[in-house]
Parts: sequence; C-alpha cells; structure tokens
Amino acid sequence: MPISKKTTTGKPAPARRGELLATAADVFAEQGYSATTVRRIADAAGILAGSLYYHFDSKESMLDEILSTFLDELWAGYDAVLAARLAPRQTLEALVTESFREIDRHRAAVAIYQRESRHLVGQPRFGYLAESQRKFERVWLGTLERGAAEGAFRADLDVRLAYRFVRDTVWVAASWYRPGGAHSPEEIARQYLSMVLDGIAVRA
Amino acid sequence: MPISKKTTTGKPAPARRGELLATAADVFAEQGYSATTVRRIADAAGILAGSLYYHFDSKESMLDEILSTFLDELWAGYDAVLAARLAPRQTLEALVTESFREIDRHRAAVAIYQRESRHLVGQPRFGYLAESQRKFERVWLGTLERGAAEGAFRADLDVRLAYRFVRDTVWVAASWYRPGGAHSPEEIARQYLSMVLDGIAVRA
Amino acid sequence: MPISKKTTTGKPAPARRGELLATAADVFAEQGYSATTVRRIADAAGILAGSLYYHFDSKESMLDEILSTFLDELWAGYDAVLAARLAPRQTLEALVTESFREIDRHRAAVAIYQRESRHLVGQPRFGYLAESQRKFERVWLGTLERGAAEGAFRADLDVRLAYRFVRDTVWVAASWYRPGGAHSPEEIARQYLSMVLDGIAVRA
Amino acid sequence: MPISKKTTTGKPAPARRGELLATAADVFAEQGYSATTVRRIADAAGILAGSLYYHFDSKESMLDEILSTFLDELWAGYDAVLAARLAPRQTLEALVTESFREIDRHRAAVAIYQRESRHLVGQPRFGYLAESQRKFERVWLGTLERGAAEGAFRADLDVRLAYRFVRDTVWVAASWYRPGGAHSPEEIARQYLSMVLDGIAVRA
DNA sequence: GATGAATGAGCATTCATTCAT
DNA sequence: CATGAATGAATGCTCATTCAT
Repeated sequence: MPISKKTTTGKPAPARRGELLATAADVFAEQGYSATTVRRIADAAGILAGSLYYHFDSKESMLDEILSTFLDELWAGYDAVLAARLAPRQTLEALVTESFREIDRHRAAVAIYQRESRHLVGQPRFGYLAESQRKFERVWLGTLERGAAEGAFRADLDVRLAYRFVRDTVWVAASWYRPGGAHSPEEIARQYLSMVLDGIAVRA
Repeated sequence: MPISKKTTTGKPAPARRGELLATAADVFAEQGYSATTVRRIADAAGILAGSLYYHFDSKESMLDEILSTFLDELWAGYDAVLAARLAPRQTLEALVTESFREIDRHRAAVAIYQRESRHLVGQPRFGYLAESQRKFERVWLGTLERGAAEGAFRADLDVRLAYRFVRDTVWVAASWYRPGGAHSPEEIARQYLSMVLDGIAVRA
Repeated sequence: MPISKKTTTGKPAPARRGELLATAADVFAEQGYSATTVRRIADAAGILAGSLYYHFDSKESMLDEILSTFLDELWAGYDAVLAARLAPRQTLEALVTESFREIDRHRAAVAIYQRESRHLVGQPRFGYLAESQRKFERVWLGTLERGAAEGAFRADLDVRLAYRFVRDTVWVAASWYRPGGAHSPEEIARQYLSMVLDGIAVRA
Repeated sequence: MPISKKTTTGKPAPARRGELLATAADVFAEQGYSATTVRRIADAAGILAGSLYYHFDSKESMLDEILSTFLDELWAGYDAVLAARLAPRQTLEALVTESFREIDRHRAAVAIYQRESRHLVGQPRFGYLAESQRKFERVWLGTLERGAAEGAFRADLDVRLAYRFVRDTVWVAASWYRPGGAHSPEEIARQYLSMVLDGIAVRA
C-alpha cells in the first residue's frame, strides 16, 4: 500500500510522462523548486512550456509525483528490510545500505526532498511527507533505541541526537553523490557504516 | 585577511542595517532565497518593500552580505583554531566545536549557505563562496590526512569520503538546531565528536 | 509683463535657487525630463534628493521655472526688437540674431523646450507654453507674410512651410551649440541668415 | 550591407510583431521613450502588458528594433542615391527628397531618433547609431564640400555650419509632418530645396 | 501531442515626495 | 538648510497557466 494517494492520472502515454518527470526532477534538484521555471523544464525536454500542461496539471503536481514516487519506492525497500526482523545492528546496516541504493536510483528526488520537504510538510497536498517523516523516525529511532537497550549500541548517547546524526549523515550524501562514480552504493554504505558504527579514530 | 571583499562599508555602520539583515536571513532560511519575496522581508521588518532599497541595492545584495559576514566570522574562528597548531585529533575537535558555535550564532546564515551555495558558486558575485569552499576542504581534508598519517585516525578509510561524512554531518545540524534549546553548542559538539570519533556501536 | 505667472516663491535665498535651477536644466537637457531623476539633480548639486524639496515644490516646478524664466527673457528680447518697428527683412535678421543670443544664454532651457514642449502644452500648468507658441507664430509668420507682401521675401513659397523652415532651422541649433565654442552667437546668426535669405547654391 | 546587426530574425517573421512595433513607435514618438510605459503600448495594442514580452525581450529591444529597421531602410535609400554618382547639387536634391520620403514612411521612427539618439549613442547596444551618424556626416558633408569645390555651392560659407543647417532643417520636419496631409513628401522636398538652395529673400 | 499567443497575478525595483531631527 | 529614513504608487518584467488551432 503506497504512502501517497496519487499513482497515475487517467492520461494515456505513461512512458513520456516518466521521461518528463525525470527531466523535471533533475532541474528541480539543480536549481531548487521555486527557482525552476516551467520553461526551463520544457527547454530541457525539448518542448514548449505550454505543452507540459498536456501531461501535468501544474508545476506543483510534477513535484508531488516526483516525491511520492520516490517515497513509495523507498518504503517498499524499507518495509522489505523490516519484514526480515533482523537484530538492531543488522537492521541499521540494512537500512543504511537500502538508503544508499535509493540515493543511487533517485538521486534527484532525494536532493529535492532534502531541500524542499521542510516547507512542504505544511501544505495539505503534501501531507504524506509528514506521515512519511513520522514513520521514518519511528523506524530509525526505534532501531537505535532497541539496539541501545539490547547492548548493541552505546547507551551513553542522547538517542535523539544519534538519530539525527545517522539520518543526516546518510541522506546528505545525495548532495554530492553522482551515479556511476568511483563507488557503488553498497561500497559507500559499507564505509559509512564503518564510520558510524566504529568511528574514525584509531582505538586506544 | 577576510575571505569576502566587503567587510565594512565606509558608512558609520548603522544598526538598522544589521537588524534588517537578521530579519532577511531568518526569512531566507525559513522559505528559501528564491521563494522569499522582498515584501515578506519588509513585512517582517515592519516597513514597506520599497524602503528596503534605501539600505540595500537588491535582494541579492542582502543575501551576499549575509553570507559574506557569516563566512568572515567563520574564518576568523577557524583561523584562530589553526593558529594554535594542535595535533590532528585536537584540531578536529576544535574545528567541530567552533563549527557548532558558528551554527549557534549564525543559524540562519548557515542554513541559507547549505541550501543555496551550490547554485550560487557559479555567479561571479559569489566567487568568494568557491574560494571559501577550497580553503575549507584544504583545512578539513588536510587535518584528516595528517591524522591518518600520524596514526590518530583510521588509515583504512577513504579519506575524501570521511571528509564529506564529517563535513556534512556537522553543518546539516543547522537545519534542526534551535538556539536556546536543550543542548548548548559545546554539548552537541561533544556528543557529535564522540560519535564521529568512536562510533555508535558498542565495542566488541 | 512676463508671459508666465510664476516669478519667485515666497522662499528666502534666491541665489542658491538659481544655481540649483541651472544644474537641473543641464541635467534635463542632457537626459530628458522624464529620464532625469531628482536624485541625479541632487547629486550634481552635491546635496541629497530630499533636500531639493526645501527649495522647490516638485520636479515639475523646477521644469516650470526653467521654462518660464527662459520664455520671459526671450520675449523681453523679442519685444525690444518688435518695438523698433523695422522693415520685414531687418526684423527677421534681428529676430534670428536675438534667438541665437538666447540660445547662447539659455542653451539648456532651449534644448528642454524643444524636447518637451510638445507634450507639456496640454497641461494646464504649462498653459503659457501654448500662449507663447501662438505669439511666436504671430510674430514670425507675420513678419514673413509682411515681407512677402512688400516684396522682400519670395512670394512663390508656401509661407507656413517657410515659417516652419526658419523656425526649426534656428532653434534646432541649440542641440549642437556649445557656448564658448568657435563661433559667437552673432557670427552664427550671420551665417544662418545668409543661408536662409540667399541659399547655399551659387547663383546662376 | 545593413548598418544594424539584426535585419531579419530566423523566425517566420510574424506580422503581429510588425504591428506591435508600429504601435510602440507611435507611442514612443508621442510621449517620448522614457515617459512611455509598457502598459500604454499594450493598451494601444489591445493586449496586456506582460503579453508584449512574448514578442520582445524588453522595452529597450522594441526601441532598438524600431530604430535599426528605420536606419536600414534609410541607408538602402541613400545608397541607391549615391550609387547614381550624380553631381553634387543633384545628389543633394536626391538626398533631401529621399529623406522626406523616409519621414513619410517612418515618421514615428524619425521623431524617436531625433529625440532619443543623443543619449542612446553612448550605450553599446545602440552603437550602430554612432556608426550611422558618422556615415551620415561623411555623405552629406562630402557632398557639400564637393559642391563647394566644383562651384555648385557657395564657397564663402562655413561648410560644417551649412551641413548642420541642412541636416537639422530636413529631419526636424518629422516633428510636424503628418502623412496624408496637404503636401506630399516630394512637394515638401521641392519647397525645402528651393529655400535651402536659393534662400527666401528676393534677389536684389 | 504540441504550438503560439495570450492572461493575470505577482515580483523586484525605482522614484518623487514627506518629514522628524 | 540639509540629512536619513521612510512612503506609496507605479514600472518593467516574469511566470505559471490557459486555450484555440
């Protein structure tokens, strides 16, 4: 069951739609949503601005579809991880790895999410963002708390601070990550997990 | 030597200017630069939109002054840290602590910097952002490299990845940090350093 | 009796007023009235824009005073010529010479008049422009008609066309004339009169 | 070879563009460029102000296109005259006649040119105005000098003064000329030439 | 599916003007 | 006399959106 209501509108051709959304996502990610003009998206797609309105209701609906599609896939991945009911440390490792895979697949959407979600959550249309954030916090914070209680994670840390630390640490990577670069998502995940779990200092 | 050209104007530095900049910074941080209208800033300042132009040349020049003022102060702090010529680990600790202090003092500016610097660096007017970024990388990456060479930091990590990890981890905190909250900047720095240096996992 | 109502307002210092008007006239002449900002005039005068309003009611009142002062002096000169009741050809010569003297003394005002009078005549405040134009036409056209009737000027010409020809020919000189140049106003008048009266062609 | 860079755009040259330019030219000529608001042009064209920007980049680009189109046609006419390699007097007659024809066809553009060119020449965008002025002077002054040398024109006149006299005399006519009036351009040219060449005085 | 032309609301900015100091 | 700070109306321009073709 997808976290967002909107999947596809009644319109015909679904292939072109996806291409246009990918183009829009790239431009949104590069320039920011409100600094992006509909005309720039159209330019990048090789059509005129007005023509976009055959495919989409509005600029906002493109943003909506980009974000909801991403979140649907993200949660499909997370839910699969959670369904495995692993131990806290293994859950954390799996969540981090899954997150870097999502960054790999939805880099633009992740970047947009990072930049815009704060002031979108307020709008009714983007209510699913708030819902997703709550669920997100429940999953990650819960995993950390369970791990601290079971002795897998340090108990001397402020767990909310640790939550923010892990969360930001992972997702901010979308701002510099370029698919097809030197590191695979799994490789990056391994290194990040190593740092997050064991630190960068040499043990005394 | 300040990283930005404009440090002090010839004018007797009216207090009003500073107030207006603080107001503008808050609004920019909350809504994003391009989604912020000059009217909103004026509203928040209790004057009319046109009146802002008595004090500033343009919306962009407000952004410019906010960012350059922040960077000047940031580098004053960093330079003081570097002048002490501490060992790598102590340098890292001092830089992280100084960074959280800057977030405490310039929360809005830091948030704006995070959000907007990517697409600002290209513009000639904001050339000092690129300069600052280069200097920033030199300082942090250099500290990590020196630490790895001297045995303070793990040598098995990709140092560039570790650099990004530490860098983002610290600055992204500006997005949730609220001055006057439960934790002082120094307390947050201590916890972050503990996680970054030693990890969140319990040692086997 | 001056052609315009306004001579001086009740305000005190008359010397500074004159300087400011001269400055304003220069700027108006160079940039055009509506393209001239009050601030530019103030800059040129070495004061702040708001300070001009101690001396003048408005930008328009400066224009008004510049034009009316000029027209008052012009008509003083013309009236003296007409009072001599010379023959048509001598009247024409005297009017042309007097006109070049006015251009010499009021270059800026003449240039402004040329550029702006067309769309000012409509406004009630500048009603004296229309009055002056009527009087002007009466004087010049009358002189030409009298001259044609008395055999001093060619009778085969359209006298209205000839009027426009002489009028424009003389006044447009204000657009290139620079006081203190190679030619005195009297010298220019002599050459212009020679061309207007005898033409530039060598007689067959 | 046209004096201005932009002669025809790659576009299929929509007729609408020409209509809008004609409207804009009329308004510019009537009110002056800087006193003309874009809204007024739009009103005169029966559309909204913003809609003009579908056709033109800016108010300035309309002015640019009006002036460059006019100058291109003017020089086409002048070049045809010069190609005939007539004697100086016949060249002068042909140039004057051609000028009045241009005034007839481009009345608004000529009026705008007269009013605005002085402070436009400085701007790089309108560099072609300076170029045109130089070429203009070369043609007219050269014709007068050749005529004076060959005995067609009086040699006792200051030739630069005569040049300005003829030049201004002709073009200023655009300020009162109304197409479709009592006189055809050729008729006006004939009378003007009669005055310029032979003067208005009856020969002794 | 796409274009060309337009709309209408809103935006950054300008500018003449005011006024307490 | 002049300044510094503000007003408020207007200006050139942008942009998401619409729609007949």
